[in-house]
Amino acid sequence: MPYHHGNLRTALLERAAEVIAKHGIEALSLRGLARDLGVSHAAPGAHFADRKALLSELAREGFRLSVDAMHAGAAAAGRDPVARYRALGRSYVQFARENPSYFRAINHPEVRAHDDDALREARAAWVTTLREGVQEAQAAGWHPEADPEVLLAFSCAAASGAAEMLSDPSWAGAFGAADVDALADAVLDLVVHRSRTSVLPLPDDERKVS
Amino acid sequence: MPYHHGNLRTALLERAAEVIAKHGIEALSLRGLARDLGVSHAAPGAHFADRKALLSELAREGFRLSVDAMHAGAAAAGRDPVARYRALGRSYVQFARENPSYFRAINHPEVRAHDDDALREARAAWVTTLREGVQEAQAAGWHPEADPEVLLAFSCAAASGAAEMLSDPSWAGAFGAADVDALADAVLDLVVHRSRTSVLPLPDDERKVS
DNA sequence: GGTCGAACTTGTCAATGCCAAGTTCGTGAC
DNA sequence: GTCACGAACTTGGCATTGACAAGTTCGACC
Repeated sequence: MPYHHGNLRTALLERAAEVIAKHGIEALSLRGLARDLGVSHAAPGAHFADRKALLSELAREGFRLSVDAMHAGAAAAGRDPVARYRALGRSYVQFARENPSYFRAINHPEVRAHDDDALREARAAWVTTLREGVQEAQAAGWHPEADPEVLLAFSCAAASGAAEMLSDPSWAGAFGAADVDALADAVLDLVVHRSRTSVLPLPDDERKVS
Repeated sequence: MPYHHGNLRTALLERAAEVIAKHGIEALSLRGLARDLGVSHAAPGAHFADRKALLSELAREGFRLSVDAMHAGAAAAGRDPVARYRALGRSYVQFARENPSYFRAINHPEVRAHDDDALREARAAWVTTLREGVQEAQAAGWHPEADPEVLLAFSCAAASGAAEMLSDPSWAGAFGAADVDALADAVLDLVVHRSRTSVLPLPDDERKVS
């Protein structure tokens, strides 16, 4: 058993994600992680100033992973810019449902109140991903007359709100749908679909909703 | 100075809202409130089993106040069901911005994980308010072909996401708009507007966006 | 080999939540 | 008026956690 753990920072983040997934963020403590990993109670202090710093790093990683997921979702959606834009939101909802620890860290109030450069950059990259999706969709005829920053705010709100509500058991049960995946698909259809018919209804789009 | 405070439960809730507004939820502790109110450290225990119970009560009150605000907003919007529906969302954003303590309690992860009847009922009443708004708007021709539960999920996600993002300084700065009120108005226009033109564009509605 | 700094350990203290026993006081029954 | 009871409180003790500081280990560099 060497004196130095050798990879404590990564181990702390991994164990933290496990604890959050199993017991929620309120169960997370630096001493608890230290115990779990077999190091002294103050050892995590060498890597993270406090719990908030650890959570912020998880959130930063969560933003990065979700941006990757959104890009992958958009790539899988093909060439149509509006379909790619829709895939951004759908992928974020899926990310939230499949990665509760990272998603909870992203949205945790203590992280929200933590204003460090790395986190701000990660959040900005997330917003940029949606902004690019908005711009391409708009260039393709989606909401052609709207202010792009308003479209962006709407998009971020819808993606974030849908991800929260469709990944949180205390909310997901409020809606009558038995299949959360199908509900997420339908909600994202609403986010993008009406926009497409703002000027002229398209028969293809009409069939999609039915 | 009588032995009994006489109205400790209410005083605790009021002081908690003040502390949250000024220092954030992470600064809230039962001992801190007890000190602030000049009672013994264990006295709050007679009214709230723990911090989570206190926060849940604040969240319940927050849901109630926000439902009142939404109803008032809808009443002020006049007779048009779609305008009234839009006013629900707009009023919720405004509520979030004007009542940060209650809004933060509503969304706090520990409250989310707290599953008691009073909170569930309050949340259900909030959802019902939106559901009624959706039903009336749909009956008036908004998204006539859509599944009402999908509309509801979309509405809750949009309202909640917009309220979060437009009330939280760490997000609000991400959008280029200088005026958050105008941005909130525009975002809500996007939520409702396209729906109205799903079948036929209406000249009045077109002018609203411009 | 010596120095330095990062990664750790050990120990202490304060704040918080939690629990239990004790005190105060208002209400209702007799 | 007295007594019993229960709700609202006080006091005290304990465990856990974060924060801090001094001490130890160990790898890199000169």
